[in-house]
Amino acid sequence: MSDNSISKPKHTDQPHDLSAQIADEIRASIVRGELVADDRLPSEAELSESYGVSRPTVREALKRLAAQSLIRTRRGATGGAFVNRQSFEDAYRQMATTATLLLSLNDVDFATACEARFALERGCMRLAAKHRDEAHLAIMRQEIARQQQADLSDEAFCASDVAFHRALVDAAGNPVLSWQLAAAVEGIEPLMNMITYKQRDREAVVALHEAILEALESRIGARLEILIDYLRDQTLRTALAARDACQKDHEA
Amino acid sequence: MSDNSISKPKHTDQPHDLSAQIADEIRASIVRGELVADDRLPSEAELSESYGVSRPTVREALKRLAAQSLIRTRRGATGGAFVNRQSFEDAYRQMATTATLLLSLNDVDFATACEARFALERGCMRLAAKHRDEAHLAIMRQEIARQQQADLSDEAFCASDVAFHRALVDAAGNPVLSWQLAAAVEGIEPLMNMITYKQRDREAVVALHEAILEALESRIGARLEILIDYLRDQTLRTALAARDACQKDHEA
DNA sequence: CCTCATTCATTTGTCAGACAATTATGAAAC
DNA sequence: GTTTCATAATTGTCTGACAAATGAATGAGG
Repeated sequence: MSDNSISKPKHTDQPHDLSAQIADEIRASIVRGELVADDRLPSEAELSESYGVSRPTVREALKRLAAQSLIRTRRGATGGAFVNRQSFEDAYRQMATTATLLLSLNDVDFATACEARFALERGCMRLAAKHRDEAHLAIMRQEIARQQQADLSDEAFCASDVAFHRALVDAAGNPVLSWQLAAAVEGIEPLMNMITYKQRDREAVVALHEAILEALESRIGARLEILIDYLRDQTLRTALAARDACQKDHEA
Repeated sequence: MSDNSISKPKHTDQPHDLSAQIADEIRASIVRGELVADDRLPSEAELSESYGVSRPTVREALKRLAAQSLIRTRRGATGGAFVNRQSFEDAYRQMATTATLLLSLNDVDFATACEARFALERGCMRLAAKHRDEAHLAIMRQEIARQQQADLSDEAFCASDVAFHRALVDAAGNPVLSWQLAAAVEGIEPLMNMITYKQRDREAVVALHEAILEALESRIGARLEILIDYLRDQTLRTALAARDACQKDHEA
């Protein structure tokens, strides 16, 4: 990673493909609010005529938009392309795949991803303490119980860990936060799955989870922040140990 | 917003279009690592033959992948479709548009978006205090100076505000954080732009920016967190006031 | 008048074939 | 050796066509 900062989005107005141009125009219409959810776009034939291009070109443009789940299409008499209501599920899925690709295809190491994930989670703790609900506490209790089962596989342990933290973030009562955090956590799950937890590590994690649950119950945001820091350190230590063990395997 | 939590991603394996199926298969190959960055895909003719579909269908599939910036295409003898290195810029752009759409097309109010944005930013402050660099401080100083110009338009003030906060987050030295935060901040920029800042509000914001700069310079993470909270409250107050004024306009 | 099956028009999904535009490569001319 | 030009490969675009799906109009029968 040569540069940590995000460079300004490139503004190369290079003449894209026609299909890309058309997709951009329609996308802009949606963003500007000229086309709202469930609006029907003109038919492909009409679009091809109004843009002065062929139908395949229009179709490529529409497929681009469909790939971003901006529109959906339906066949038939009353069919056509309709503007999608941008659902959190879609956005979440998109972000998760993007995050996964970013972390797997790039030279982002586990420590960096982990640091980011816990930093973001830390930011939610005050809100979680404020808005937490009995439902969230129940989920977290349940997941802790699961994590205490000795015969749990590493994948199942990780999955339960994800569920626990999702509930923790959901407790903040802010869908935007849930969305971003869920995607971030999901994104590094493949990396987390590669960790083999020793029994002692699991016990440490569960103990922290219990402390987090208690602090959340008592609505002590400051303590939650500290506990998240502990958990981050614990996770990093475990990951480093796992990596060292893996390297030793390679040497042997 | 009926439900704050993100429901599990739907797993409907309904028989999509052919182009969607093909796109999914190629995408899976990329995610699995069978195709790595800068690998060249078979030509459209070869793909259409191997999948047993026509070239337009293959092209629609490729356009879908291009829309997610998973591939790029080049014409000519050595042209073709190449797997993109998933860059932070692309991911950032994608997230920004997704965030914008989510906030504009859905019933996420400004307060929720704002709360999320500042909560995430708050999570970065400890790291920023630790890793901050003279370069970041310089950018922030420069933006503060710009924000003090009385004849600045509201848009320009907002843009400078975004640049300031981007530098602040970049100071954490974690590209994943920069990526997520930049997208979040960018996503609510359209909403921020609708705010008309009174002179007094601007002065309050700039004063907080100065305090943030000072705390960052002194590497006092705890103080940064408090200041971010202040800034959040200030922003919310301004936004509410602006909304009330707007409503009063409507009534008149 | 109501109900149900049928037909029909509309629209997307897919295909085949063609030509234009672009780009590297290699051969030919100088 | 250098330049120029033809060539092949590949994506970009167009035309026209047919298949499949789907709601709406239509008409028969009750």
